[in-house]
Amino acid sequence: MDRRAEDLTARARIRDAAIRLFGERGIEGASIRDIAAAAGVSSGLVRHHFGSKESLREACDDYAKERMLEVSAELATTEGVAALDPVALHPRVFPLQLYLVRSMMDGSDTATALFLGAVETIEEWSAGYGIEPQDRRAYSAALAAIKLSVFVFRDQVSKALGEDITTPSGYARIGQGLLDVFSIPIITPEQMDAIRKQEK
Amino acid sequence: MDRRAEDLTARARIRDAAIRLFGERGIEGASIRDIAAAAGVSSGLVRHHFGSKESLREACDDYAKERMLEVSAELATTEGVAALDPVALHPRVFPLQLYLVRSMMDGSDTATALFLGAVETIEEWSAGYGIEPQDRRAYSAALAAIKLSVFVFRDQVSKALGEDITTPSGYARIGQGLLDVFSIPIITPEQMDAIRKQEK
DNA sequence: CACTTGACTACACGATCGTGTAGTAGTTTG
DNA sequence: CAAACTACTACACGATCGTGTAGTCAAGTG
Repeated sequence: MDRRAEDLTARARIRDAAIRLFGERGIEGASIRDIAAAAGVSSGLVRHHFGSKESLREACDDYAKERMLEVSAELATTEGVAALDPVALHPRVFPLQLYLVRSMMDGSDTATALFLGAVETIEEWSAGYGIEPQDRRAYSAALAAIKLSVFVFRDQVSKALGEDITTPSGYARIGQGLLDVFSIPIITPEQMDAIRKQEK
Repeated sequence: MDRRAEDLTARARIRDAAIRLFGERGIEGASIRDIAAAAGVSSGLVRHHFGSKESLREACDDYAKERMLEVSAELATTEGVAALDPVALHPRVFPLQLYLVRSMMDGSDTATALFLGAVETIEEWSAGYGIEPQDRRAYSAALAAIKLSVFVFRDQVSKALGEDITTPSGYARIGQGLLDVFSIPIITPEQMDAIRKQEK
């Protein structure tokens, strides 16, 4: 996951390869043999270190969660508005984000707990920030999902922009797009009242 | 996909079961035997009608796309702001949405084309609506991804709200949350200028 | 020195996968 | 009536999956 390349222990290389392949292909889509090959070890060693595929996934969950909270703690002190939750949008954690999203979609409790933590962080942040939505919980949940969406659809967004959003240039563009979404109100208060009446 | 239950042709039942299971478990996670069992037919009949798993997926892509465009055409005439793109948020098409998202994540061209079409629709809509983002393309791509995000994380959002967002009540709540996101600017123009300068 | 321990590989197992083949029953068509 | 076609099932195939077993090798440890 980091700059250190081949001088990692085999266990760490397996875990990193698992996070990458699980994230790219999904849990079912990445076999133990694939992961072993990507880590440059035998498939038996994966079992030796992690016991089973499910245990390997749990180990990946724990590591991704830990690293994620580390990074978000760093960002919270060094950056501003952009770091408003523990599942922040940042190129440094692309592979981790990818993996966590896949893990969530496969029903991981650890990954889901991270999401719920992000929702609560956003709740507190929005309250302190003076934002007063109709339903703060729903508002925070929507924002948490939104912050992950450009990761999920990174291929589609990249295709729409004509450049890879994992590159600095593309990342800057989609970041700008999100800033626009967050700064330009689409719906006026009058329209919202109209919609709410219409629903009743 | 519709109210009509068991009086569908076997071919249609297979296709509907495939869309549901592919959407729930991912393409790799749903086997042809699972789909056949869910449709109440033999696994051989799946092959008879669709040839291969890949062909079945393409048939699901085409059907989901067609249905999606149908529904969005209906919504465009009957509803207002909520129907601003062909991949609209609407409980009627939950299974289709779910499937299309999985299909996108597995690299389907048809599903990706739907996404790109949505981006263009949002581009035109936002221009006609008088919205002037810094980067209209990036803005539209971000919005397209955002509109799909609550589907992707439906389990997590439901857990955060304490109620299933596929029920009318839960759907109304998360819909309200999205309305709040779209109506309350998080970032002021001054803050945005500050961020842009900081990046340079 | 003998003994243990942990990292690691090679290989074989049963289950399940997508796919292929053969055949049956019912309808259509000439 | 026979031939052809369509919907459909049963069953077997090779490949790949997660897992299990046995063993090698190097580094400690008494």
